[in-house]
Amino acid sequence: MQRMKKYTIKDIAELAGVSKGTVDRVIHKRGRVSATALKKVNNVLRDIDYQPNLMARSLKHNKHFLLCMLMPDPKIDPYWKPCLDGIEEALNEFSPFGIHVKHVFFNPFDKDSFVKQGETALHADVDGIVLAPLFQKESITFIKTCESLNKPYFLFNNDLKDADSQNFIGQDLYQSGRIGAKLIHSTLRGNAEVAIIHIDEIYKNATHMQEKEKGFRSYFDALENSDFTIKTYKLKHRDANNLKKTIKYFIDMHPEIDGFFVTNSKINLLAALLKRTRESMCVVGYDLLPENLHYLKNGTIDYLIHQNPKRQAYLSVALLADALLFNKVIPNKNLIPIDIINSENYMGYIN
Amino acid sequence: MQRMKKYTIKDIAELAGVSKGTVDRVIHKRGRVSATALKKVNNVLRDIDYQPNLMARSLKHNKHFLLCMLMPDPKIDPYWKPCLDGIEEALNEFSPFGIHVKHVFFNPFDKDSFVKQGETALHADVDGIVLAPLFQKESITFIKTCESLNKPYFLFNNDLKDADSQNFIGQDLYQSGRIGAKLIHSTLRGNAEVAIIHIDEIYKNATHMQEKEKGFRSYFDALENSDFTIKTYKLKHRDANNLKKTIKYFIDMHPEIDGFFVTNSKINLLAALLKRTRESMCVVGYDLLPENLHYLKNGTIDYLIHQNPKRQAYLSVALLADALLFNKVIPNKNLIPIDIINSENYMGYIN
DNA sequence: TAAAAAAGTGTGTTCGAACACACTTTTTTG
DNA sequence: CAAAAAAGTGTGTTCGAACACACTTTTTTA
Repeated sequence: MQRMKKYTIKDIAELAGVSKGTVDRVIHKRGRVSATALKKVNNVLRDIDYQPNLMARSLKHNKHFLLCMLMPDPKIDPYWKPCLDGIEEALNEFSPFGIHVKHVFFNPFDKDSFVKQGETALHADVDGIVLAPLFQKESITFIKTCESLNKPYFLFNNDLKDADSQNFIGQDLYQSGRIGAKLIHSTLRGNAEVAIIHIDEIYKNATHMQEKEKGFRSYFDALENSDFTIKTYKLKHRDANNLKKTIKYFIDMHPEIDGFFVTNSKINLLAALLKRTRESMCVVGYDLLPENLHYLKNGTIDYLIHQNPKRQAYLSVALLADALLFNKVIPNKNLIPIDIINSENYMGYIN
Repeated sequence: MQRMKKYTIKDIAELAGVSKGTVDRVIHKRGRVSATALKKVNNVLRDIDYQPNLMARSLKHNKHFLLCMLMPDPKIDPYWKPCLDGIEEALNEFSPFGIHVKHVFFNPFDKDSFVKQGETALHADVDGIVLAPLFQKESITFIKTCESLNKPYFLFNNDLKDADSQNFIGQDLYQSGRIGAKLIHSTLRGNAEVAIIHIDEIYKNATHMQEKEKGFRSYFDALENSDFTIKTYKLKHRDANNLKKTIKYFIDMHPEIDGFFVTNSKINLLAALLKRTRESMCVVGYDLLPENLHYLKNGTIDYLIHQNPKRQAYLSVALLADALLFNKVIPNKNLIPIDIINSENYMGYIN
């Protein structure tokens, strides 16, 4: 029951028979308190449930916190665009409490850019950093620096292997692959040729797609007397024109494929060139980019798995802000749901 | 850009060359200000973007708000259980701001209980009411009373026809029916017998299931050269035992049905008695009750549509609290996403 | 035109937490 | 055992908004 009286420091002081200064010292463990006084105050604190008035605290502090958002430039990869909205939303909530955000973008195709912008972030004297650790090795170096500088940080979008996932927010990518598999399986029902397609995978350190592939295969591996054939294809590019040709060539060479699982948001490139000849086909990919939605609506794509970058960014900022402002503990279970999107329910997920 | 200086009333007073008392009177339009002073202050206010410090305001007011949650007793219909968690979550966030909640439960099978508990709520001198308007006519009477008493209210779970949906939060039930149809369609692929099943529908005024049915049918109606047969069945009960027999009888009498669309959370009652004889079958229902999840995991149910009662309750309380505390405008687009759940992604949605 | 009423203005207090500072009491040290 | 250092305690101010109240100036009234 939360129907209790709200106690103030003054109330506690009176109950304990000491001054509010003493109560304050006890609460903040600032010492300069005798054993007797400490006991008196602690007894009162044990009996009542003291909840400091956050408004008063915040007003007194009047602190301003600057958070840094270190993420790929949305102009280079549009996947990241919704993050900006998520940050905006978090700011609406937290700017009255003195939370500000500095955006630092890097080129997701360029390790050096990540390293360089990471240094920019660290030199900006921010109070906390939220980052998308695209490059495994460089990111580990970066967070080690953060730790040595005692600077709070928060990872989102993808986790780092062999880093404890305490301050991470994102999805279970392995499970996400299993979901893709389940969707294709329940649509095709047996005796089908299925392709796992990695498009444009040049993030050298990235493990997203490998994780998704593992999950995808684990689903089909577990099926009894399955008559599905699963093959993996990598469609890389040097320039955009070249990539289009590669994809076209791939499609033409593989008319036998019934199920397509594209492991990232680039599925629109495939969908643009794909003709749905047979009744029994299934195309599954990732993310609600406008281009992807186009092909979802016209029936070329069956399902999109929603990685919800907006919510990831929102939560990263919000949780870090909560931690800084109110010393709230960041919950360690920070996996967000994996939404299944089709042509009938996508409306609820865009805005 | 949010990078501006935060102005205080004192700042404005200095800039305008008047006292803070005068500024205060101008801002709150409390009169007792000369034309000259008014002009000086307004000029300053026009130039800067004054945003009052909400913390200071709230601290001064030190108001407490009591919200009333008028909803079905979760003990009678477990669908409503997650709402309690949602309210809890909202309270975690807002109780430091002096928001409290009084729960008032009614029996969802009993109109009179709704009316009676509605009166209880109104007599409790609460500052706002969140309600699940299960009974159309009675609810309209209720919110009219709220309006005449100038008591803020908020609807959730289902909307009222011919009420403007300004203060409503929930899902688009028609669209939700279309999603059910789409899932069955993409799983069965042609020449199939599909059943819309209303179990235990004795909420006389309830329109949920009718809306879902309309949406469901609209999807199949729009298909070109469709060879699906859609039939509606109502399985009512007088007592639990009786209902089980009714369902058993229904299943035995209709071995021809390939697709089952159950329009509410009672799908577990069907699933308990259903044998999946053929390869090509599809069972779709609503809500992540533990019983439903059981049959989702074991493969009897293919999809559950998640109405997210927890989130609905959370948002209702949070939006009403924001409105009361900070005069925030409640956004009028208050439809929440309709999540598609299968055996691979349900984990992300329960906690 | 003096007294009374009204209009206009500024000062000071309050909300609760945080902390500086001054003060008192105890302990340590030469 | 006095002086100095340390430990313990209470008072008072601050953050920004809101508003009561006292004060000054102008306008109205007899």
